[in-house]
Amino acid sequence: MSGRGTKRHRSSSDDEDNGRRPRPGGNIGPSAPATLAAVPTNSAAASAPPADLATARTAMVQALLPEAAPDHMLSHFLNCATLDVTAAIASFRAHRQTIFAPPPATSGGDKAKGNGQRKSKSPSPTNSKKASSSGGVDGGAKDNDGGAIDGNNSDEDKDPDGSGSEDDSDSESDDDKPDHIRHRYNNEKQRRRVATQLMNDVRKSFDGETITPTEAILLLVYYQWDRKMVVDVNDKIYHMQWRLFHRYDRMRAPIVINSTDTEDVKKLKVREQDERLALLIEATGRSDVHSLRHILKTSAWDLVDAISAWFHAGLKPLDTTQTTTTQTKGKGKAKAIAIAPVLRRNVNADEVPAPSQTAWKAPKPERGWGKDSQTFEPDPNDSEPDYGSDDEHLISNPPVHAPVPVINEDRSRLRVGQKERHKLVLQGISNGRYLYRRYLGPFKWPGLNKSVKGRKSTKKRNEEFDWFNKKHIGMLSRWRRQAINRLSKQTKVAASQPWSDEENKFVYDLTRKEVDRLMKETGKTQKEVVPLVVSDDLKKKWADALNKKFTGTKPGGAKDPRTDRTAPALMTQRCRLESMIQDFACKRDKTFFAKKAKADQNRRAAAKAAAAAGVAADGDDEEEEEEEEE
DNA sequence: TGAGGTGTGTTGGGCGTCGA
DNA sequence: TCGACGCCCAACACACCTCA
Repeated sequence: MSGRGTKRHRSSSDDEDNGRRPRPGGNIGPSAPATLAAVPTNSAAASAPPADLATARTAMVQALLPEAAPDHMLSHFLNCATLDVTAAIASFRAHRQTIFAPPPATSGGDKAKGNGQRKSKSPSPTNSKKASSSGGVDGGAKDNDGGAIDGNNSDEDKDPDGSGSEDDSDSESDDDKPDHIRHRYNNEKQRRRVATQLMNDVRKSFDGETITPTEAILLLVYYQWDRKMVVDVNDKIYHMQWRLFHRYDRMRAPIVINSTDTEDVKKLKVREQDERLALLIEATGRSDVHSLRHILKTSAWDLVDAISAWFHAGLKPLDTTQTTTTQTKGKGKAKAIAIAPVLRRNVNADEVPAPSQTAWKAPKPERGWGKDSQTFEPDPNDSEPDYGSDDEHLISNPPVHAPVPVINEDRSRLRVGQKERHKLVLQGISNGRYLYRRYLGPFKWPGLNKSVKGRKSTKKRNEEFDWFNKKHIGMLSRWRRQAINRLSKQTKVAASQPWSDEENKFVYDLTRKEVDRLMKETGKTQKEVVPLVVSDDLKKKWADALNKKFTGTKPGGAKDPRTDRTAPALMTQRCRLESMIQDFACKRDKTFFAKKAKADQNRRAAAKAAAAAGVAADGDDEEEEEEEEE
């Protein structure tokens, strides 16, 4: 998060003109996918090139519509073809062909057309609404093939408030239900449709200004598919772009793992790849992880380009009966290896098939979209907003921490009676592999795929999980928190810091001073002025004083420097100190003291047991004991 | 990797007070 | 009497540690 006046990090996709958009000239930023290098640099075409790149690019855009492409790509192909539009178009289509439909499937009528021209009969996103319900070319084929996260559509799973029911994954009526969109698989049409709705919302709210499909999708990912929030939280279009710039622009840069990289660098790069694959899954909702990984790999892990390609053309599922060629180490020989299918699993741990033969294709985009650009960075004159208040609002929803290789990470609270079955599952990408975790606990799960095996527990799984049971919800919540933290290596809030004696004494003295002041002012005794009624102002003053004294220090030899404590935290601590309770009649925190007593008891019991074991060991093997003591 | 223990911090419902 | 406001505090969420 960088505030106003803070030095902004330059993205790897920045270039000399400060990333302004649209980008004139033909320079290809470092963000251009490495695969572009494969395109021939010379064209045999002899037609006279137009005078300047901008004119040529306009001509190319007109010729290519509706295959809209970002400026930087067009510039690249034009430069390669020495500004010969015809040749550039041919190269561009050839390149698109390799990226979008690798490798060509042997079966059926889905073979990619030679010129790469999309001739999908799919309806436009708006029209697809009708088609999806009436059995149109694309819409008729249910593109999820049972791919809702919930494999169980029984009435029992219908949520009264509709927030947790997971049936038809592409239902138009679900377009305003972020969770429904977010946690379903292969609901690609719905996602594109919601992006189009977002574009229309933006146009209405910002006097006809538009965003690009890629921006819309990434904004929806950022705001967890809540398109209302995108418009509500951002006052200006360039505010959205600043967010995208900071969060996603770096994900255009190629990731190449070199043999000379150190292990740490390699790990870092693999993690970056994991992050991008997880985000591509979040953006597209696709279940066929192997296809998405292949797409990213072929485009040097340019996430932004992959999303753009997905939106405009669709990403064809990999035919896993085929093989792909890979360079073998050292010998320089290409080796054919089979493509292993990797499919995401639903809440019952059943694999969700890839989209069907036609369902993956994107419909023709609606008119009115903005044009893809080389960077999300707005004109620097459009000053960066101060995210302060925004981000405070965002702490709970959506989370402000950086993206991690957890798919659809959802750290929102579980609530008793709120059935959110997607929270039984945790998915992620770790070291390039798809990771699936399913909560089991000590419960019975009828219908759950037998392949899911939990830890051998001594407890019997003879009870079904109850969404209305506070204890059950608590267990699931704890499991999720632990599993997400272990996978993401990131926590939602900072760890709490123990109170040192010095801090406790400081808090005591603050109250002492206030009591003394009141006694002097009113002539009353201490017993008469306590317990104190502490106003919000005074609480804040106390917290400020405490932080002024201790923040950044390590009182009592603490491990980490103290961070600011809040006023409520300070007030809580007053009720957990015996001295405060006795002297100033602070209300005793009964739960805290009960837990503390129990902990002390446990410690004493453990010490006693250890001592007893020591005695027994003494008797059994005195020599061994002596060695340990030494 | 699941789960329990522990200490810290936050939340939201309940309650008292005050002014119209 | 009623609504608005501020304060209190029980409940619980959270991170971290540890063990099996």
